[in-house]
Amino acid sequence: MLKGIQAVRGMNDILPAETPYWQQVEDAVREVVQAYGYEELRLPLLEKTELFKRTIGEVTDIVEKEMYTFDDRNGDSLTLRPEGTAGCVRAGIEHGLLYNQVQRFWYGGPMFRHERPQQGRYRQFHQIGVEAFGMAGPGIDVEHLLMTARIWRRLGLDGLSLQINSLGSTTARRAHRERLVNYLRGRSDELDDDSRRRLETNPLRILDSKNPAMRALIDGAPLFSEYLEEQSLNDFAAIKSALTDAGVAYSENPRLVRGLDYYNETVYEWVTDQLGAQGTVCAGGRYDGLVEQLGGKPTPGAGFALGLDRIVTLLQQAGDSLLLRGPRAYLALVGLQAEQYSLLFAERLRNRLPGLRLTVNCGGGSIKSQMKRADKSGADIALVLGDEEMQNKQIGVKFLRLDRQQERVDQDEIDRYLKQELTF
RNA sequence: GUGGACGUAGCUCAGUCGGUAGAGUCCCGGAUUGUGAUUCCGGUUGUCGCGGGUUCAAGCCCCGUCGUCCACCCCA
Repeated sequence: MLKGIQAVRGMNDILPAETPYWQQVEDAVREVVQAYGYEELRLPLLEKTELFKRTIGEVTDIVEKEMYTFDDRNGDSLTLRPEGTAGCVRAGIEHGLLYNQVQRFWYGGPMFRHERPQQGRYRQFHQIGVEAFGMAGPGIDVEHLLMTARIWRRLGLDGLSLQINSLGSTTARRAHRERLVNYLRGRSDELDDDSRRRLETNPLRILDSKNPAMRALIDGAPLFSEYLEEQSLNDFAAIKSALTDAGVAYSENPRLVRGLDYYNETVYEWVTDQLGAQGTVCAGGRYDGLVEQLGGKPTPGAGFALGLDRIVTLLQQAGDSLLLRGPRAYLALVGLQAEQYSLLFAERLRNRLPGLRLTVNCGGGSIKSQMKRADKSGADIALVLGDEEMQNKQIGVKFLRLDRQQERVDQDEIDRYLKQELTF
């Protein structure tokens, strides 16, 4: 058994016990996103490695040690996408969709990062991404935040909190970074090992350190807010007041940093404390320089990604899935004649009641075991077809979830009967 | 990449001091010749993760290895 082939580490099978939750999340997101006029894109899972190196940042952890990269047969270096924005922008430019235009896109699917798996973090994980292009000003950021808030409402998720920050323009960011590095270098004896390493790779991340011993050092560090230009300050203020007006609670986190290099101005995360160490369920922000960086003309951009695996876990923790589904019926068979007739009978019933989820017993078994299967399938009713019913052109109807007498109904009447009794 | 915990039946788990591998559940049949979920009876299910070592004897002790989970790092 254990000698058999197992799934690749960190790449999970999603089984029938879980798929209803996935469908619920995907349906809700699709519904909301379409209600805001966003259009779907379907993008490749593989891109040229160079794309991610240039957009995410050469020295980020993702590019340095987390990408699934291999050579194609012709020698091109390809990479399984570790995130979606880069591919989306690439496609937009390649097909001329971003040239002097305003666009609202969404896409979804698996992403891949070679990290050590733990709760809420897998090597193949799933995101739905939302991206908007060609819109300067804070309006589009507010639109995205309101969309995400609506998605949580639609799913019935509470307990999520919103953190926001502004990183400022690219030039302000650079100035801040320089000051920060100087500050930290001056007190490098107070840095822990991780932070000393990050000083060279990603100094902003030091602000996010979980080590309590670093608290005092971090509290004294220069903040983004001290470097924001007037435009950034105004935009950020506009976003905050719009959130207040819309009744969306938020907290400002001056140390909130995104892991990818291309972010600027407004950034945000929706977080929960119910998922262990991996509490970010949605994150996004602005990336005004990205289109130009990939060879397009300067175009504002903004977007966010939803971590579906984590949202699904939250939904499961919240309790049973309230999927609106048609009722279930299970057709049990007694005798050869009934068995031969059953599939045809079921076809006719499905024609007349497309909303009914009808399972036909196959593979024999006693009536007793067939009834057991019916019960286990979750069916609301069992339909029984045996010699007597065949003779009388009737069918037995047994209600499995109600205290109610079993009945026999004419086969010609069964669709009308079920429609009435099951109310669908 | 680093650290800790854990690997026994399809699933959840027990297994004492090293002495012949266990329970519940699930599945199948019967009690009830055509009726589930309750009850009773019977039956099927094992490379104790894998490899080596110690021992008369290893699920149990030792070493290694693989896997899972959680945390660090990082991120959705």
